[in-house]
Amino acid sequence: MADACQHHHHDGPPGAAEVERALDAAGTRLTAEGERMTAARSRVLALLLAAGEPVKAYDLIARFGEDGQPAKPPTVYRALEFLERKGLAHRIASISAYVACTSGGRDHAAAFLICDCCGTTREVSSPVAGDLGRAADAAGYAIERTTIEAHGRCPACRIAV
Amino acid sequence: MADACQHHHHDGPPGAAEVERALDAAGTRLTAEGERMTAARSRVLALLLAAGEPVKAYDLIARFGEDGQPAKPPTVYRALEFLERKGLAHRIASISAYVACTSGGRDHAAAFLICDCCGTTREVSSPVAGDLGRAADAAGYAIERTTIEAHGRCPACRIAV
DNA sequence: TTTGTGATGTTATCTCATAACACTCCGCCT
DNA sequence: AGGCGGAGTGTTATGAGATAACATCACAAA
Ligand SMILES: [Zn+2]
Ligand SMILES: [Zn+2]
Ligand SMILES: [Zn+2]
Ligand SMILES: [Zn+2]
Repeated sequence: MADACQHHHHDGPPGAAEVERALDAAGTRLTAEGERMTAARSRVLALLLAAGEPVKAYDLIARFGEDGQPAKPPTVYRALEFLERKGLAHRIASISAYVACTSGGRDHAAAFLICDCCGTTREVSSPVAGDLGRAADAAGYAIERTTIEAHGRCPACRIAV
Repeated sequence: MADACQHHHHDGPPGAAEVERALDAAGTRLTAEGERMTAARSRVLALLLAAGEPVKAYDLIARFGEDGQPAKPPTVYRALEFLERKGLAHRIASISAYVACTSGGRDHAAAFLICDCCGTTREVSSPVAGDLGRAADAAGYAIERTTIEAHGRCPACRIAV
């Protein structure tokens, strides 16, 4: 993450064990749904989980090979597209980055609180059913997907300079 | 706009007279604020107003010269950045496009209902004070700007195939 | 007129994302 | 076993979106 300030007070990226566990859970669920958790998909999800914050696609591409070899862009973009479709990852449009889903659900709408200072990002339940949904109803629109992202400062960065 | 279907039931782009009027109003307001409505800014705003729907940056670049000559990218991106800063235009992150503000206000948060079928886009008052604001408060985030975009089908496209 | 600031012109480059096509893997039918 | 057929990958190339850097210009204040 490009830091506007010096703080690095994330919850801390999950440890290897936690990543492993989340990965297993995702694989189990996908298999049950008749989908395949292939090597590329698993690797990209592992990178997202390990990062614990939004990651740029080309950073994933650079880190893809365990040996330091980068991947070809389509390899990663295909995996991202799949993970997003399955609700295991989300694209943050306002910063063109990707993040592992932290709400565990299947395909679902999500909203994000993004700290422009330290990069910390929180996924919160999407308020589609609320204000936006009412506005859409009033206008006669049938909503199919949403992009809801709020930028600002996280609690820690509000205090520090 | 890339049409998934054949419908073209926008409110219709505003006529030349309306564009001229909106342009004048914007110029007057900017002058009063000590800002300059330069040729490039005026031209880009005119193109956005005339389109009446989101336009890609490189379409603006292509249409920039009245004589058909394209502009250089920085010319248009600088104008867009200015217009956005002044609340006269908005960037729609989910489709990487730009649209003239239809709520007349100064710098302000906005939300959009976007029809994936015909491209019609409505700007609605941003629900920052609502659900999202509450989520941010609960998490301790101080919001500075938002990206709120809902994709789906407009009333007309819900009926037609 | 001088001088400083904001705006623009111009070139080059960077980042983000996808098209297209050949090939492989794997389950399934015969 | 043999032969589909569809999903997934590898690879090359290119399209689309955005900005860095620096020279120059316009304009109003001093
Ligand atoms: Zn999620
Ligand atoms: Zn922070
Ligand atoms: Zn607006
Ligand atoms: Zn429509």
